[in-house]
Amino acid sequence: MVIEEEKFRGKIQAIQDTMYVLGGKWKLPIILSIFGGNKRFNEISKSIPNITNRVLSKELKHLEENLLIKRTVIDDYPVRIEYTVTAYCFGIEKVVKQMESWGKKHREKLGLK
Amino acid sequence: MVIEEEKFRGKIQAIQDTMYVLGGKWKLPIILSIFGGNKRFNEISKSIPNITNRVLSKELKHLEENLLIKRTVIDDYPVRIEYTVTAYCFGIEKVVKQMESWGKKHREKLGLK
DNA sequence: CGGTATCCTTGACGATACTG
DNA sequence: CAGTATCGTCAAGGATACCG
Repeated sequence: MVIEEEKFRGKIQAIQDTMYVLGGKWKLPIILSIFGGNKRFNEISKSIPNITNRVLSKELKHLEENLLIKRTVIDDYPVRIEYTVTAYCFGIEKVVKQMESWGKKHREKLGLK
Repeated sequence: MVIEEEKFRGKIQAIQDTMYVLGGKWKLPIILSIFGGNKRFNEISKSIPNITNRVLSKELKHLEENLLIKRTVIDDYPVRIEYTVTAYCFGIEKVVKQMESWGKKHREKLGLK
């Protein structure tokens, strides 16, 4: 059926969009870190095991471009930079919860075998 | 706090596990296609825009190794191969729904600007 | 029909050093 | 402190052709 096919194509596109914005190894961990209260570059960096500055820097830019986080320059002495999650970012909460939940189950499953 | 940190590390690990199994451009679309009733290699291939045989072949193997789909050889004339989702695969339903839902919202958001 | 083989490009990710 | 520069590796993904 044509209508069914269109629906299916829509689903695929939606999921591929999500994967583009949130996919990869680091984007969600970074968001979680900022969400958890880390604001400064080095704070975030230290909170996430094994991430390098280079990768963190690139991912922060990607997330900023996609409106999930905000970068603020605070004109103090010395100047500070703060990263915060945007209101829009709260929308991903459910996605994250489901992914976390499934990931845990999957690890258990593999562990039991 | 140490306990808080451990929780956070656990979350990160769970999400990275999920990303490893379901991440990338094609794995979820392929599962959706099989879930939607496509069983044969070429059926699946045609149902997903722009996927190549090579990529489909690799992804099917990855999904089979991770117990999400099952490959069955049907000893008919000629021999047929059928792919089906496993019971375990049903567990990802919620993840998929949330990703689909968020992806649609995100596309709208970008479209409206 | 259900893939492989071959070749290629791109991007993700990493290590290390350095800088205003 | 908040990155950038440089260099390198590996995997994802793509194009095209071919095969039993």
